[in-house]
Amino acid sequence: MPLRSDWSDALCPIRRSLDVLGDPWVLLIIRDVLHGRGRFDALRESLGISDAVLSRRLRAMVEADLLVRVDYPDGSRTRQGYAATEAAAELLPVLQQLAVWGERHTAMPAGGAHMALIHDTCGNETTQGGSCSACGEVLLPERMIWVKPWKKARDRLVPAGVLTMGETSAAPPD
Amino acid sequence: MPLRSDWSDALCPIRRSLDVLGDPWVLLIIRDVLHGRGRFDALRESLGISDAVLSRRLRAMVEADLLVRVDYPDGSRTRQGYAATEAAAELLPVLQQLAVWGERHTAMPAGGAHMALIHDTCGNETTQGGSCSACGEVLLPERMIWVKPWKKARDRLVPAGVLTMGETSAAPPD
DNA sequence: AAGGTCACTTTCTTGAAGAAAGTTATAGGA
DNA sequence: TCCTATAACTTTCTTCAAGAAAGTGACCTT
Repeated sequence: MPLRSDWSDALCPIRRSLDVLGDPWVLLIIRDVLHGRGRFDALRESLGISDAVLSRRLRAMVEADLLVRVDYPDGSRTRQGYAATEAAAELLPVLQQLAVWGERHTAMPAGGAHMALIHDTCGNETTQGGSCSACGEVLLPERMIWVKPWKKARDRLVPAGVLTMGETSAAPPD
Repeated sequence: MPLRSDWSDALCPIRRSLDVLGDPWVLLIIRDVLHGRGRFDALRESLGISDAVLSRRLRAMVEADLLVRVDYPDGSRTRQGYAATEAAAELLPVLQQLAVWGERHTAMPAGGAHMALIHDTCGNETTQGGSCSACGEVLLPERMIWVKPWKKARDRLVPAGVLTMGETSAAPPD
């Protein structure tokens, strides 16, 4: 996904990762998709992204094997949305590490609150992204609950391939 | 560091992190600075970034408290370079997780090779970014060695505040 | 005095971001 | 049947940063 430079054949694996992930929207889209919010309009609402940019990003992310198109029912018809691939699901450690870092090193805005990352296998909060700081186990999306006090929500993440049909609308930006 | 959108007061900590880190260059600059390569021309060479963009990024990163300006000796005079802050040093888990992900999910280019992340406290390779997958200890920069076979180098990382004066030139892009 | 190094700044072109409006397809209701 | 609504886009337009190349100034060595 070259924005300006093409880093897909860089020798350093970090640089190759950033060739795909270095756009500010990509990780946020994966975050939402790992919450099951993979519908176009749900993403647009949650992200506050323009239609044109979202459309481009989604296409590029399918191309980069981060997303797959999946069907979901809308009343009597079938619509198309997006779900995470295994590759995207394995970015959970990165996302969680970014969440931990953001809480430590960015200023909490008015109305904000601590987002706890709960490993429901052991029931404890983890302060690490890859493995649980409480029980040591490797963290998988479907075993994680993100507690977001500012939206009064406890969100259980979903594994690769899943698109939930829930909450038809009216979710504030996240 | 708003590129287009300003996310500094987002409620989600991931989004606040990406307000600072969502530019593709920022994490690569931190990677280099954690190798002690914090001189302007060393960064330019290693990154293949244009002077203008590097200068802007460095200024913004100092502003965002990711870098500090430090002195280093150049013969008989003193010059200025950049070193990581504590905030930047605590991005090590993110960088290492990105390295692991990149090795799993991006195609190794011709001439590439596996980059091993060695925790020299226990002597083993870790497959996790935050804590050592072999001994469980939290990973600190000064205890990590990154083995880069494509440059025949074993690079020991440096803690916050350090700028090494080493290798005057001729390092290939990384 | 001339040349080199380092850390920038300036100038210019190209192309993506973002905002707003338009498009297509399908469904449900009057 | 026509009207409206919804979802998933695409199109158009303006603005602004990326990237490339060249220029600047401070300081040093020869």
